[in-house]
Amino acid sequence: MAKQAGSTTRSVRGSRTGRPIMALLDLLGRRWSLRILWELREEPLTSRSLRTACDEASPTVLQARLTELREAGFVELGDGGGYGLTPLGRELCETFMPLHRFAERWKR
Amino acid sequence: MAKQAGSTTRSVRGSRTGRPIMALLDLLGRRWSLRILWELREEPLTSRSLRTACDEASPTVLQARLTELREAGFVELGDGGGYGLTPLGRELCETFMPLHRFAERWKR
DNA sequence: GCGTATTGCTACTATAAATGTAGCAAAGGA
DNA sequence: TCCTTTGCTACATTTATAGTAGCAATACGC
Repeated sequence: MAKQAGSTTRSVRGSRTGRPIMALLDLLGRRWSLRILWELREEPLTSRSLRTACDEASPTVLQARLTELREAGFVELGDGGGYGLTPLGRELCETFMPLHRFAERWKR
Repeated sequence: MAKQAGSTTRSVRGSRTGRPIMALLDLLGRRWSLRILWELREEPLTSRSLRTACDEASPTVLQARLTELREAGFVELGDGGGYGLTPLGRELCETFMPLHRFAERWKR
C-alpha cells in the first residue's frame, strides 16, 4: 500500500498567526492526536489494532487524524501496511514523553 | 472572586482504562487546552485577555476548558481575578515546553 | 451618590466535528 | 476458490465548538 499522504494543505485551525508552535498545539489539540502518537510510541500498529488501542475510537476520526499526522510528517504508512512514527514523529513523541511520569504523580 | 472550582468529577472522555496518562492525554487533547496552558506560561491573564491571546476563541469553550483545568488542579483563579497556573500546572507546562523548540525546527 | 468600565461567566442558535455502525475494494493465505 | 485482514469510506446521530449577545458583581473616576 504505502499511499502518499495528500498534499491538501488544510489551514491549521485556530492558528492564524503562522507561529509554528500554534500550529503544533492546534494539531496536537485535536481529538486522539496525542493518543495516536502515544500508542505508536513503541511499535507500528495496523489501523485496526491502533483502533483497539484507542478504546475503539471511531474509524472516521482516526483516519482523519492519521491523514493529518502523515501530512505533518509525524506518521507514515509502511510498505507492508501498518502505521508507524517517522523519525520526526519519534522525536516529537519523546518530547512529551515526560508527561507519563507527570501523569503518574498527578493521578487526580 | 476566587470561586472554588466545581467538584463534579466529569468522567474523562475516552479514558475508560483509568490509566492517568490516558486521562491526561484526553484532557490535553481537547480544544484550547494546550493553548491555554501555553498562554498562561509566563503570567496570569484575565479571562478577557486570555481570550484575546487565544485568537478570540469563543468564551463558551474557554470557560469549559478553564473549569476542567481548574478541576484538574492545573489552573486557578486568583483572589484579585485573573487566571494563573498552579505549581502543578506550571510543572506540567514545563513538561511540554520543549515543544516550542521542536515546533521551530519543524516549521511545516 | 452617579455613570462607566472591567471582571468572570452564561444563554442561545448555528455550524462544525466526533461517534457508532455498516460496509467497501484490494491484498494475502490456505 | 473461500476466508481473513488490510486501509478506508458512507451515512445518520450525537456531541462539541463557534459566534454573538448579554448578565451580575466589582471597581474605578467624578
